[in-house]
Amino acid sequence: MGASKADFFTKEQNDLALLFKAMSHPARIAIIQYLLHVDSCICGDIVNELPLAQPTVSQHLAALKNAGIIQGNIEGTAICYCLNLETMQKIHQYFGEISQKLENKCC
Amino acid sequence: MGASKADFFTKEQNDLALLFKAMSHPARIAIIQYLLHVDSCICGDIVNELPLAQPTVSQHLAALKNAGIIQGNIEGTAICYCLNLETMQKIHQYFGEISQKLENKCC
DNA sequence: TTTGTTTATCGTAATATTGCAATATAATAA
DNA sequence: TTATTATATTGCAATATTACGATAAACAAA
Repeated sequence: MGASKADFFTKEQNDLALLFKAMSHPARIAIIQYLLHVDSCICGDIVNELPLAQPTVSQHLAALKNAGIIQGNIEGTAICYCLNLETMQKIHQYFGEISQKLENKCC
Repeated sequence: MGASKADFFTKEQNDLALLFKAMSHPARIAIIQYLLHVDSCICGDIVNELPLAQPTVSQHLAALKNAGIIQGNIEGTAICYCLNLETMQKIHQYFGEISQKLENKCC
């Protein structure tokens, strides 16, 4: 975040910022879209889908997992990642409320 | 973005990432919430609401404007910023589609 | 145990973001 | 014109992110 002032903002503001930050990189959007596209939970072959090295993908997955956007279930040697429905619904609801409030305004 | 690989991703993926990046800082969330809270479009007294210097707020406003999250209308000497309903609705719809697709899945 | 497979972590270079003082710009008011 | 007010831009230091090679950790199979 650069020279940070996170302490001056509310927990809600910081939490929301962290959630969006997790989605603020095209590779992480690509991971979200891939997990949405494949039929079942798919393991680490996400690496093969992206033009990035394995450690980099691992970092992006950790960022998404940290933010609660994806979940990782251990399946033998592999780890099965999938999207977290609750988080997606939470974001959907948040912007629904914003849209509703905005409709009664001047702009 | 650090050492960047944006060229390897689709335009949609990059656009979405930029949109979320604009909301990935607590100060910018605070600006969104403030604009939502006040009754009418409010001008640059956003500066007085935030624990940040005027140039910093100006930069955050530019980032939000650039991403299409807010609009700025010139009103005399001041500029009147307000949220962009269309963009909020677009994000709402995007996560609605994701949630719907996810409900028919395993996780 | 050794080997192979899968994922995570460490270290580090390249790059991007953040915040602000100083300054510039633009428009209005006196 | 000369203030005054509101906002933007510049330049730069501090900090954060990104990417990846090397390596570690965890576990199954041989």
